[in-house]
Amino acid sequence: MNARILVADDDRKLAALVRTYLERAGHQVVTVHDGQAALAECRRRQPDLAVLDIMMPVLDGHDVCHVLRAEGEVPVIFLTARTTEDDLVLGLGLGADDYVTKPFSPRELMARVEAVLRRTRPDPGASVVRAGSLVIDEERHLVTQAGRSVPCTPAEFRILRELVTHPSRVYSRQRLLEAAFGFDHDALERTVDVHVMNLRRKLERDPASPERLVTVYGVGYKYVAEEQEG
Amino acid sequence: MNARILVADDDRKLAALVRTYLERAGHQVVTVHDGQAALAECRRRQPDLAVLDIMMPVLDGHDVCHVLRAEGEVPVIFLTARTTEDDLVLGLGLGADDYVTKPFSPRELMARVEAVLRRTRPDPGASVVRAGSLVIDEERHLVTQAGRSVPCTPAEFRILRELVTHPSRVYSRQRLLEAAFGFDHDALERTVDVHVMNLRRKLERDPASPERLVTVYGVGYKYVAEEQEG
DNA sequence: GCGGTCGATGAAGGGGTCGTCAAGATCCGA
DNA sequence: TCGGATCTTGACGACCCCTTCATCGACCGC
Repeated sequence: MNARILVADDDRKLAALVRTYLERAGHQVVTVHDGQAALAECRRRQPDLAVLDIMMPVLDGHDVCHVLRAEGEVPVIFLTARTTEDDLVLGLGLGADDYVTKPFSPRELMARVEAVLRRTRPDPGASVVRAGSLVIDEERHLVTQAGRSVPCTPAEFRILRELVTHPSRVYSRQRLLEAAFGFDHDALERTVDVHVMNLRRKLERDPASPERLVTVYGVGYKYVAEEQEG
Repeated sequence: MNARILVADDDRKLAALVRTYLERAGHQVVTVHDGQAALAECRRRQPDLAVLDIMMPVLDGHDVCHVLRAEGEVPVIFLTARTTEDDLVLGLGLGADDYVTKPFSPRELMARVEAVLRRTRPDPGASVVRAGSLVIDEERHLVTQAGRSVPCTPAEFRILRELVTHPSRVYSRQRLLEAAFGFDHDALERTVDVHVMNLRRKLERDPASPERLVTVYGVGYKYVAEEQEG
């Protein structure tokens, strides 16, 4: 949250648009329009994330990313108009943390930005979510309850993280699917039921009458922390 | 939740379908069938979201979005039959918040609508409705009265939310059905009676002589808050 | 007061939602 | 490539809720 982000794209209109969305999400944004300026800005301000167009004048996104990787730890998301697999692999080979192909929806870009920020957060303590005796360590992908380690599959972890991050908030199955697997993922809502059931077996004292992972009939699920039984 | 949404599509059948789904989700929908009407409607009512077809007579979706962006803050989702890159980039360049390509699944459209509404909601706490000691928390899907939690079924929750949102306003049974469940929902008006009765049992001190959920003979029901006994 | 209309209430049915299990599909590492 | 873990789906039953119906009482105009 509230990260410093560099946006580099020679399409000034697009850069301004991306800036708008990122700022709306509470981030501080600097925009530049060529690779050289991007590199200079990164060296000066060390942003939390750089969103780089691949095709830019002076220095292209690949080059910038290459130098950044050699010099430090700035996470990178590529914007690319190309869709061939070669380009994508090349982008990731240079150490980009993610890429978004144009045309993209603001929603998709924002989701990937937040995901990368979560993954690369400098302060390890910031990536730990607590709710009562339940602790979720995003970085280590670890769940512990009352000191006891709880093994979770990737899908279970994502669903649980979303629920625990906002205790008592009711999530529809659709929204849980989105939060856990992204927007383009199409699975039946029934899948969520199964994951929740498996989580209950690992977390609940009596899985048959859940106290933490609670069903809200006709709406969805919520996580209830020990303190606030709401 | 419960947002005012404008749907503009010259395909009246499709517009009606979209309207149905949005209303079922609890939103208030206005449909128009050309760009000029869409623009006029936005200026008059300032909806929380505009769902615009790109290809429309008089004024197309691009034009409408362009003007809206220049004038204010109405979020826009495009419906587009086109899939070429140019059109999509153009859509984003004009500041659409998202786009959905036809043919689309209702589920996909709804997911994107909810996501945009979440992102653009001005006040995060706006999901709480108060009337006297009664509090309806949309996000937690929770009703509390004088601090005491009141368990509600989905139908009861929707009806109560509608009534409490507009204290002292009298709703006909038909209007309540529409507001709570959407236009396509066909249930006899007597159904409302039963829901109101069940609500009274949970909310009223003496359900036989209601003080909050009041019957207006020959018209319908209204919610009366403590302060304004009207 | 009287009749007709409207609303309150209880009970029954049918439909929808959820929990659970197991089998098939898919992913991933060895 | 193979094998195991994981994800997804479909089926089934249990349970809750919505809706409807029938009946009785309340209200209103006359």
